[in-house]
Amino acid sequence: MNIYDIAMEAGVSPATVSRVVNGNKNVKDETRKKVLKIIEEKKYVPNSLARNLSVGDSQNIAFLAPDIENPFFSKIFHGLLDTANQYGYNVFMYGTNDDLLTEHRILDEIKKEMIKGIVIIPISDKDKGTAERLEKIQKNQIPVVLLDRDICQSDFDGVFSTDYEGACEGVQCLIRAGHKKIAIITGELDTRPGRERFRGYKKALKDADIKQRTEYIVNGMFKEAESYDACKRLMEIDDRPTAIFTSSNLTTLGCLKYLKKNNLKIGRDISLVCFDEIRELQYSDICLTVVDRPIYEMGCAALELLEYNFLMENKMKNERIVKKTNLLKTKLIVRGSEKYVV
Amino acid sequence: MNIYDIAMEAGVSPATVSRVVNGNKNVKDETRKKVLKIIEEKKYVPNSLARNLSVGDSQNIAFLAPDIENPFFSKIFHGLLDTANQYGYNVFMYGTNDDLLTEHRILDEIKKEMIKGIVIIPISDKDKGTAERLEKIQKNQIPVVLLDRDICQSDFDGVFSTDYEGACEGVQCLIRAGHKKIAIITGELDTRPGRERFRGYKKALKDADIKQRTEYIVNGMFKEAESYDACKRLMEIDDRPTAIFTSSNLTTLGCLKYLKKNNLKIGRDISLVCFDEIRELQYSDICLTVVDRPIYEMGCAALELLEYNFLMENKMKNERIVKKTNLLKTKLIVRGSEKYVV
DNA sequence: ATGAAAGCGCTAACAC
DNA sequence: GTGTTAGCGCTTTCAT
Repeated sequence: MNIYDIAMEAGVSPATVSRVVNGNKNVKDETRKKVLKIIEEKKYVPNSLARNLSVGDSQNIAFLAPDIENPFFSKIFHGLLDTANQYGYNVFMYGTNDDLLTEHRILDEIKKEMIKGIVIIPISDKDKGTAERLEKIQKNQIPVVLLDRDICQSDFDGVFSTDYEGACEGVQCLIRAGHKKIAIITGELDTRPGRERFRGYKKALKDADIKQRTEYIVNGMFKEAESYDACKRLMEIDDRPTAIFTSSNLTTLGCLKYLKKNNLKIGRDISLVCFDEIRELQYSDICLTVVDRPIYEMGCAALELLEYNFLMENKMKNERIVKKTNLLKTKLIVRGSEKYVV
Repeated sequence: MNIYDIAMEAGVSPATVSRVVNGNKNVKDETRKKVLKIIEEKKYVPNSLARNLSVGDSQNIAFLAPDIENPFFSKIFHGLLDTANQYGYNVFMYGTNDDLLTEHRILDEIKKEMIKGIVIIPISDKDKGTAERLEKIQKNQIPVVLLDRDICQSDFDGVFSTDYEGACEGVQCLIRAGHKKIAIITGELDTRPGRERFRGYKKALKDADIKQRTEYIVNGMFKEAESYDACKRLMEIDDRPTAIFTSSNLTTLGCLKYLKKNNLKIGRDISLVCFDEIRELQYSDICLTVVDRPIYEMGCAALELLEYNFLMENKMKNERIVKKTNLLKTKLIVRGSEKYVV
């Protein structure tokens, strides 16, 4: 059942059926009605593949993320998907599982797919393999939008959050509460969020004239297990910190795991301010002061940026004049876990 | 840059290039090397769209889920995606947002896409619109696999969990702990999980000769807000239950929210056994006894089932002889929240 | 307003 | 082993 069958049945040419299907104005009303009737009768459904091949374009976009199970990513994905749906795009979802080789392979596969645009949360800032592939893709007229994480020295549009400011504010909250011995469990430092949040931490300390202590800086790699270890290292220091700033939701979880296991209580043994909300915890005894951000909206924004690129493309072929970066604002939610304890 | 350019450059026919690209044996080794060299030089990437159109098949599958943000769904999605990736399929992800019209619309859109198979967590058991669309799709040689939720009186393959047995076991755990006044916050009863878990609850009570009390049965619709209200209704009964069985992760969350707000403590004011694990809670004071299940594996299984259908299709065209249903086993994790309190 | 025909990039049956 | 050629289903000039 194709466009020829319909044309035949309706006694018109395939071109006319095509016009009807695509809402072209140049069709007599009578003809249109006739064709539409046949289409309805025969339950004809146009084949997008053929259309895409013919016009050299598609309505498919690709989204790559390191870890779909992480609530942060699923929330961002939700926003992205809703917006895509709204614009009529289909989205190919790919999980890179924090593995660079997988990321590369997927990027290579994608080239075959006639994708209209791509949104990616890259695994690493620094990885050349990913950077080169993305550049080649963009050079090929396929817009790339970075999400949450950056690619160093690149020319891609991106949607990020105010990680620096947010972290700074979070640490300031601890300082205001009276803390002087403030540690940080950093995230993966080969990512923008990891670096920026660390930078925010340092800034806050510096502004308050608190000397930065090397032993108070440990790396949790944005992973739960690593953050558990990091927390352990922190708590085993003789002159241990009175407060910890955690760099992400999984960082916080690893930290909490250590605290619970060792029967250490927030508000008695340690204070905490965390980056990113952990929704489920709100119904427990653990009330965390967190740096929250509009995650769903970040997903939406990424797709909006892509859409903007599609629109621009028609106006000024091939000319990327500006690199657009959208920064969504973090917000501190104070719940008490920052309180100073001796 | 297409197959003709490469053929030209290599001094062979497009057919030969096609053979090389697709690993066809009937190519002289010398020729293959020559072609491969040109492909490498010119960075030629075959166009899947054209291939798909030509062979009338694709490597794309579609996945529809009601709510991507729900950790249950993201975990299932993770399994699905990893397996798809392993088999070399691309997956189109669609969020139905618990809206039937959206589900229908997406199903209609999909028909245009030349999808190889479809995995769906349908919103409702009973909805005719979805059932009819899926039947039409399957009649069109596109295998459909149901995941977690069923479609009544349908002939689709499916992957589910042992909801009935799991719930029964959960309630039995409460009974063993000494409870007689056991309530349930049910899930959406137009879904298999909702109904089966409810059935498991009733079975456990019956086996223990405990009379079922209407006022102890409230509906939380698998939603947090509704479950909050449901819990409230339960706790305001004069002769209130000593234990609650919750039917899903969001049900549990709604319940916890009410308990916290009213300063009711598990193990003092109420006992709890819950369906589905809530990972984040493990690091808090709330240690829930839960009916856990292999969620990631359910996602994998759905794709395996699809793959099996693809393989079969070649052997016995058009003949669906068996309807395959894979049941993954739940497992009770006892953590103390079931303990009897007066 | 409509139709004829070429073409999007690839595959596969057939011929040699 | 390799080439020729006719599609796959749709769009889009270019005529009329």
